[in-house]
Amino acid sequence: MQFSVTEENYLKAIYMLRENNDGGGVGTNELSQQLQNKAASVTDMLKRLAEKKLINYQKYKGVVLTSRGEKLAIKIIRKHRLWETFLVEKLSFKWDEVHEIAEQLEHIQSDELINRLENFIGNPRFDPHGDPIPDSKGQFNFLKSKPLSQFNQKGNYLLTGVSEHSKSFLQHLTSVGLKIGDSIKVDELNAFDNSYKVTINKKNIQFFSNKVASHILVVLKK
Amino acid sequence: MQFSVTEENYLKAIYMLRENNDGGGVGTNELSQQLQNKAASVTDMLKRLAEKKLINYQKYKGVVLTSRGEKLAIKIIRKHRLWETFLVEKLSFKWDEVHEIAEQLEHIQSDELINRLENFIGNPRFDPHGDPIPDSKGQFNFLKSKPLSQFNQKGNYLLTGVSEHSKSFLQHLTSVGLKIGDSIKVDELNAFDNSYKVTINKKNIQFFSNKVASHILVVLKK
DNA sequence: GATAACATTTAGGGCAGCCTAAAAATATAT
DNA sequence: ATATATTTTTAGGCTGCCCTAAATGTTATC
Repeated sequence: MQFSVTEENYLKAIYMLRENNDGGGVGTNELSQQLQNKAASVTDMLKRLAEKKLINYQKYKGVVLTSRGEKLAIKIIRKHRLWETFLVEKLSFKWDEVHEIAEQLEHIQSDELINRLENFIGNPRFDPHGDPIPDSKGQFNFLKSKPLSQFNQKGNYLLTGVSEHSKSFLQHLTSVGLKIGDSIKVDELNAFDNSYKVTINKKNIQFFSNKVASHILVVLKK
Repeated sequence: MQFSVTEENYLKAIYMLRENNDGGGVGTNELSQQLQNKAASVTDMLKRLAEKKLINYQKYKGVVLTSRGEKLAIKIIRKHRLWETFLVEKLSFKWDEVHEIAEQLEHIQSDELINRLENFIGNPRFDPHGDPIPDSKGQFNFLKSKPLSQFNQKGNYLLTGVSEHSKSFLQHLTSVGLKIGDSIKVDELNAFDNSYKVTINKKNIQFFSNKVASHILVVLKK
C-alpha cells in the first residue's frame, strides 16, 4: 500500500514528537505546530490515518502510532538520514544544507533504491548530524546520549549529535569550531543562567547558552 | 515560482508529444492518453497552465509550450536523465529498471543538487537509453538519429538510442543482445510486413518486426 | 453541403487536504 | 466546586485534480 507525502509527514511528525513526550500520546496542537498547519486540519487527517490503521486515535486523548505506523515512520527517517549522508559524503554538501533536500528525497518510493544507496555510501550507522540510521528491518543502533544541559557537572564529554537541525544552529556550531566527534570539556557551570564555559578539543574556549547546550547531544567520557 | 508534480508532468508530456507532431499543437486526447487520465481532466489543467503562462492554449486548437514552459519541461527531462544515469552508473541498476524511479526523482527541487549530481557522475552527455542530456542552460547536444524503420535501405547502422522506455521493450533488446553503441547491419528488408533481418555486432543474426525497428534510433555509418 | 465520426469542452460532482469560526471537552485556578 | 483558560473537535467551505455524462466543435465521408 502506498501513502501520500502528506500522510508520511504526519507519521514522521508523530514519531518524532513522541520521543520527547514520555509515554503519553501526541497532541493535536503540538502536531499542527510541527506541521505548520491548523489544529482542525490535523484532526481531519488523524481520522483518516486511524481508518488506515496507522495510528490509534481517541478523541481528545492524543495519538500514538500503531506498529504498522511506526514501521513506516522509521522507514521514512531511515531514508531521510541515508539521503543526507549521501548528499554530504558524495556530493560535498555541508551539514547545514541537506535537510530540505532530504525532506523531499525521503518520500521517493523504492526499497531497492534505498538499499543500494545505503550500500553505495558504505552502510553508515550515523548521519551527518550524528543521528542513528535504522537498518532495513527498522532497528536502531542506539547510543544513550543526552543533551549537555542535562548533565549538571563539569567533566569531559564527546559530541555525538544534535537535536536541532536548523541552518542557523548548525552554522553556529560550525562557527565555534564544533562538529560530531569533537571533545567538549565543561570548565564552568554558571548557575544564574545555566550557561557553560567549555574547552573544545583541548584548546578552543567557548561559552554555550543553555539553549545551545540543550541541543547538543553528548556522552560522558570516563 | 514552484509547480506541482502534476503540472510538471503535463509540461513534460506536452514537450515529448510535440517532438513527433510536426509543428502543430498537441491534442487533448493525445495528452490524456499519455497521462493516463481523461480528456476532460486535461482541458481543466490546460486552462490552469495557460493562466500561469506556461502554455499557449486556444480551445479546440491544441496546445504549445511557451518559452517559459519549454524551459521548465527541458529542466525536468534533464533531471530525469541525470538521475537515470546515476542509478545505472553508480547504483548498478539495469537500464530497464530505472524509469519509474527517475519519474519520481525528476521532481526533486534543487538546482544545486542537480548540478552537483551531474558533476558527480562525470558530466555525461547521454543517458543509459542514449537520450541526450540537456546542459544547465537547456541546450541539447543533438545527434540526428532516426528510427531504423525510416531508413529503407540495407547498410551499416550504429544504435544511438531508443524511443520506447518500457521494461518489456528494453528487456527484449537485452535478450537479443543489443545495447547502445552496438552496430546493426541490415541484411534484408521484407517488403511485405516491413520487418528486418539484421546482424548485430557482425555475428549475431536477428529479426526485427517493424514495431521494434520503429523504436530503435540509429545513425547510418558511412 | 449534409451527415457521421471523432475530438474537445462544459456542467456537475467527488476526494484529499487545507482553512475559519463556533461548539464541546478537558485542564487549571481559585 | 465553579469559573476560566486551553485544547480539541465539528461544521461548513475552498482549491487542486480527477471523474462521468452531455453538449458542442471539427473533420471526414458521401
